[in-house]
Amino acid sequence: MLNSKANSLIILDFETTGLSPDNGDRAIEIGAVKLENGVVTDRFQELMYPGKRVSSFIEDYTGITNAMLSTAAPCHEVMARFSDFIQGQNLVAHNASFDKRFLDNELRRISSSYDGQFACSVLLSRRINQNAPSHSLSNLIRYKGIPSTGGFHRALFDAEMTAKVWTAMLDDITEKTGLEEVPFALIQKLTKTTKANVAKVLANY
DNA sequence: TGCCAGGCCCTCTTTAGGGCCTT
Repeated sequence: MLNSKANSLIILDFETTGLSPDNGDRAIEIGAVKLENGVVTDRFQELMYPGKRVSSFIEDYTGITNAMLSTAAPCHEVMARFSDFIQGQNLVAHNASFDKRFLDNELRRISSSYDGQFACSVLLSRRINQNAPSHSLSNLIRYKGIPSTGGFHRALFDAEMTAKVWTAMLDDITEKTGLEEVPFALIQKLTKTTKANVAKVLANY
């Protein structure tokens, strides 16, 4: 039975060899935090060996080098552990369509799946933070005045930062609706409506 | 050899194009 609350779920982030699993790109790192009633209660972070060398662009972008990956467990081992970690939980990622493609691809390779639904923090931010100049993760952290020390583009760090942006948006929704608990279904509804309709959705929920 | 993502969202739109967001 999935938890129906938007503050009790898994927030995840992949680092990968590139942008498209359809073009042969693979995951090289997974990071995730488990949120329970708005509090991080568990974490998951592992590098994984994708079976090929990563480009110098990816080494520079993520700080994850071929030397680091050469001693990492293969994708199928790490993803089997991660599959266990996410069972029975709804999922959030920043630009979820990207992470969902890689999650689906890696789990399909090990004949595994998951039972949660995905929500996207970029889509929610476009509705909730309509005045934000940008909805990239680093810009939202700055826009919300959230302290951050450390480097973006590592999986666990980005998952932790996404969790902070996520809970800040839930706080905004709580303030606007008076709801004590924001339902996951309301998030899904918000991300599917137009920006102009957000106030009406919040008022009528 | 040459090519190379995909979904969302806005607008000078819908018989389309381009920017954003993720690595």
